[in-house]
Amino acid sequence: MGRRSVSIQDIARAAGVSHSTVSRALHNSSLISMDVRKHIQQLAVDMGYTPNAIAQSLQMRRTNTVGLVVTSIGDPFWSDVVRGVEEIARSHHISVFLSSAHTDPEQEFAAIEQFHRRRVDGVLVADAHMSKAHAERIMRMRVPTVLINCQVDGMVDWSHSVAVDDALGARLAVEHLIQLGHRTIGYLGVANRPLSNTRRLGAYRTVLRECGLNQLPEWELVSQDQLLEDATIGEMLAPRLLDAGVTAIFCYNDMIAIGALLACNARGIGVPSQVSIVGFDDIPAARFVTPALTTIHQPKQRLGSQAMSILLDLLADRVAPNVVVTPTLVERNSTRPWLKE
Amino acid sequence: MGRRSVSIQDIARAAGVSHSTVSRALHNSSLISMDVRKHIQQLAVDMGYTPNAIAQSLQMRRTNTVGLVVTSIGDPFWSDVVRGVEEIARSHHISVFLSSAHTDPEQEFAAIEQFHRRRVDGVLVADAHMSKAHAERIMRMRVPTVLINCQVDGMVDWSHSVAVDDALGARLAVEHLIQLGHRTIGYLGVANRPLSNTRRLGAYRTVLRECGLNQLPEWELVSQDQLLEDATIGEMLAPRLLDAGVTAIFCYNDMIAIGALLACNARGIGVPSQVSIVGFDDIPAARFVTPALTTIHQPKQRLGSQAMSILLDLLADRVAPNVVVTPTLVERNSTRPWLKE
DNA sequence: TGAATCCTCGCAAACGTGTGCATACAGAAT
DNA sequence: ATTCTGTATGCACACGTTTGCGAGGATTCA
Repeated sequence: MGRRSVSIQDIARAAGVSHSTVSRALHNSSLISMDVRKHIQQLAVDMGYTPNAIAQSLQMRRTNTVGLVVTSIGDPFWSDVVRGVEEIARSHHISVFLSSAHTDPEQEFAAIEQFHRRRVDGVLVADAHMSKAHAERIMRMRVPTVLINCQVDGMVDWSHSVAVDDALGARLAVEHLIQLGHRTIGYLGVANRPLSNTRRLGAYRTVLRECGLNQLPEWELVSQDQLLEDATIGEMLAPRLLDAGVTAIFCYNDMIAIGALLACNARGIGVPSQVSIVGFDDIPAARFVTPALTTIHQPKQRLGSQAMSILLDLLADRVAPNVVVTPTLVERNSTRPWLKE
Repeated sequence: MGRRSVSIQDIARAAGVSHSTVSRALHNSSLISMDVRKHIQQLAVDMGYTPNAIAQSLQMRRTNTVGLVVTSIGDPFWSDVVRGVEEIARSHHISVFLSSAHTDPEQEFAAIEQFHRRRVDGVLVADAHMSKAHAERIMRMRVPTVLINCQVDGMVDWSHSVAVDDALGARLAVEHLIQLGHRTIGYLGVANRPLSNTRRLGAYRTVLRECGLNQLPEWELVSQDQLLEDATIGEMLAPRLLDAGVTAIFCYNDMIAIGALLACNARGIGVPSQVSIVGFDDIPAARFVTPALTTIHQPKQRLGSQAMSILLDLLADRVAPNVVVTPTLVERNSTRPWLKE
């Protein structure tokens, strides 16, 4: 029986007019007399009419949807970004498709391709890992794209993007430690976020050099593992850094820092009394661990809303300059002045 | 210039056949000779053809999309559920729309309505707060719906659902505390998750009664606040419970428990030496706080994948019994035997 | 050779909507 | 009475697919 939902045709029949008239009446077109307009609009609600966005999309060649591909939902960092995207999108009556790619370039591309089949008006890619070849094919789709904290170099040329200033963030972290009196500072990073890791590590080295501090290869640890969770990486690698004699550790992100913290707690190494730790991202958990984590704050939700705003500009044929957002230092309890012995 | 992407019409022209033939060839229909089939398929990839899912949806009266409305992305609990949903959906080539409702029934309904306009094949609602009237209107849409950890009573009648066994979870928590020797146990809850809070509180009372333990009104604290974050609620209310003389607190969820933990730490009250705390949910942060939180584990991702599976059954006209998943106790370091003084 | 059968393929309708253009009718102006 | 200017509405096409049905040609069979 009547599974089919009511269409403007049905309303047209009921009102004794053509479907064009109904379409115009529902859009409040001045071409239709006020009486007929009111009558049809009333009829529409009475009959429980819901416009078919699929048919509209086909006709208008515009779906009012965007696709958002993210490495992992579940990751507290990205879920905040998603929130920012969704909020702006919703306020503009555009719906968002969500897909996750697990840092796998293939899955990432497959997701984007799927979005393209659905004729999304634009796509947002978080933490993009795509290859040059994939980027090429995506460009050929001619679908407006904006990258959030992209992980591959040389992408800014062909695509729009918003990203945090990794170098500045790392600088804030390391300078903070130096000002506290630390002279032997280690870095704990990951290789599967190539670009940002390189930038943070680079800034770490730069600042140390600027301050004329000692640098040793064994103070820089970058996990090559692709599968381990960040916390586990931090937990496993922190001891090696401590053995190398550092008094402070700058971690690639908060989860690694938390892992390091756990390792210290387990070994009875006092944080911040014996070693200072600073993270990056300022995820919610950073406030709840003991000691609360000193970290570099990324405005995650703004990252998302900015990206969506840029996409909206693109869709409206407005110019949309790339944006880099500024991170800030958040001092909590995992860092402390280093007293020379 | 050629912004329009290539259609089967274009391929048809290039191949000198009708668009029907192209359509059939691309679907590997045996109605088309093998030669023509191969030729057209080759042509399709050469010309960079991407099927238009919008047009297909309109024709097939099926979009292969589902809508997922959740209270808050960002919430570590729900983001795990989203992950479960997305994973199953993706493996079945169906895309998911994501929207958040912030525990507001109106926004919740608006999101579902938006999904319906887009003619999603089904919707998933997490932590549903909808009113009876809204439920009525949703039912009238005739769109398959499955609820995840629904928060309003009497919904199971008209809708499918998957939920954790709140009563069992609470029982596990309270019995655990009792077995440790605690005799004065408090409950810390929230009113804006009506159903699950009621059930957990109810089970708490039941278990205490079964064990013949003392119950005092001031040992039950349920925050009526609608805006505060859970952690803040825990932080603010825990002291009142301590003042009331409890030696253990069962919290509605982990974030509240973490808040309580923070309050204790701030006041120099030892956990678990002076007071035991147990949470609910087993969010990632529960492992990282000190002391690591004893809690009730909810299989969050499974909650999502189960819900999506049920929805798939519904879409295939298969019978789909509601499922209630079983929570388990995870013992960590925030609980300890109570030694009578 | 004629008819029956099979294999390929095109025609046209349908899904639900938006919109340019023609048309019908009203009243006003000539 | 005729022409003109609006105003209100319908016709028809378009968007890109899928699919029932019919038609044409080749093949087979009697």
